[in-house]
Amino acid sequence: MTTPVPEGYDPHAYAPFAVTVDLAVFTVREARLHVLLVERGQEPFRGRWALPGGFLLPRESAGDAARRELAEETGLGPGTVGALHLEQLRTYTDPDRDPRMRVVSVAYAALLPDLPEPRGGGDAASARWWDADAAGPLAFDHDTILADARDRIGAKLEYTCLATAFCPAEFTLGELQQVYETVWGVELDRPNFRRKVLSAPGFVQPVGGPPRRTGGRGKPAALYRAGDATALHPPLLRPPRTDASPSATEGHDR
Amino acid sequence: MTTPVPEGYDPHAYAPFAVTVDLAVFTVREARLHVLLVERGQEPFRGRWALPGGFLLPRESAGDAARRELAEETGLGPGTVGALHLEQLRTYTDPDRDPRMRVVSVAYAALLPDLPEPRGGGDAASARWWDADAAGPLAFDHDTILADARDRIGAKLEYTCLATAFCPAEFTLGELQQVYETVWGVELDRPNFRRKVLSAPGFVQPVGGPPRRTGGRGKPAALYRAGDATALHPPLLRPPRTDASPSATEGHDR
DNA sequence: CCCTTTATAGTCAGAGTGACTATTAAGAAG
DNA sequence: CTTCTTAATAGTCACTCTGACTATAAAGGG
Repeated sequence: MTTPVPEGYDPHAYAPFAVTVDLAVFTVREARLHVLLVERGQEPFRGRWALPGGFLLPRESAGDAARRELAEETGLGPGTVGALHLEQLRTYTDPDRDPRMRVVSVAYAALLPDLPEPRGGGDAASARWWDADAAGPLAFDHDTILADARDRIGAKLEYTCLATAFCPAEFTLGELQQVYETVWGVELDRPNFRRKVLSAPGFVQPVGGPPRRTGGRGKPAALYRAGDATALHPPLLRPPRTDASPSATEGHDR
Repeated sequence: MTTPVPEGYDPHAYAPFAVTVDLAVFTVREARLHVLLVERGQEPFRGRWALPGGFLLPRESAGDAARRELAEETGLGPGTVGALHLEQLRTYTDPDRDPRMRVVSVAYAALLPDLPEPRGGGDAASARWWDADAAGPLAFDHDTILADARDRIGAKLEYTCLATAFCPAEFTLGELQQVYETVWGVELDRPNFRRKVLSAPGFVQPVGGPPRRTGGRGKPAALYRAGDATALHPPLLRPPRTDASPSATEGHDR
């Protein structure tokens, strides 16, 4: 709180709240959106998959806790984790969301380039990537959190430069377009996508000289790296849905 | 948390976290953005102004707590409060944000039409509207919360129908335009604003028949009420800042 | 050497927008 | 009862952006 402090407030007089972070960690693999999940080793929801997460330490902010959990779960070094995009999504406070006790959870979303399999370094013995569409019913309210996270990521691609967070340091415009197509579940016109990305100031910058990537067949593509802008002007709007597609429902954050 | 549950976890073994809500309640009065503040009656920050807020009850969600606090602070009936726009902003978790103890606070933003002076019904003896630009240094980290809330509101006006939440049930397009101009701190061209609002499906609907409002001088304006849409297609984008204006800094929410 | 594949360049019509001008309908001033 | 002022509403026009295309370039595979 902050404002009306009960006289002689004693922290232990109230039933304590536990505070945790939950992470929706995304990557794009093989043209599919994937999310990092851990298998629960104990009740409740033993054997079910869940978003990685954990308790806040006594003198730790939620952002720090999220970064720490992410490092434990992915096995990435703190340097790598410090650099990646981590965004606070929303806080979940339903009194019954955890059957054991009162837990409020601050949810974060993180975006990674395609990485080798995670090594469950911490408490979670088994952590692995799941196709986000195939992620079965998760523990707790994590299905809701995951759906909210997907909505938010999709919306943010429109008006921020976030998409480059899914790409390695150097990438082609085709790879960047793949990110948009995968997250939005639509196909985009290649020349138009290219025109928009290149005309948005600070979105991408060409890699020096004439280096190119030759993946397989086809003309080699020029390489780019992320620019210094964070916002996208003008925004890159999703094509309006023509019908009820199987993708995420339209959603604003409440 | 949710996932790695410490074996034999005892809630009381951890230093308990207090969980509160803080509310940034906005209205537009006399072409200025106003925010509802309460004066603190005790330490810390005694005599400073702060955002209204309070502790979550043991079996209450943050959204319910926000609605309850808002009803207490504004003196509005639960029916009115139940209908208004309340949006979760972000959660503040810095370990030192409250000098007394560990408090995490879930911040909400609420938008109201211009109302009579609030009656400090609850713990807060004195609650009143402040010009949002003149709101001095607030208690705790509430300056940060207020700034974040203004950023979010301004951004949401672009791509949602939120602006009608600042207006009474029936309003003129001039009043709606005033909301945009006040929140964004810019002037908009009247015919162009009108064209955009009327062409956005579901944003506003004309009030039946030929009723009109005659405020003072000038041709009476037609009345509208909020439509059923929540999203704005196409968005109503802020004009790009030409220079460093005195208004809020450009900002996305992280 | 031709075919397929992918990247890149360019074209064109329509929608949307910003900057204007014009007209209408009220109250206020004389 | 004019005339002025104010505000709402209608309409115009050039410019930009966008979606839908077509065309060309540069690689690998048969």
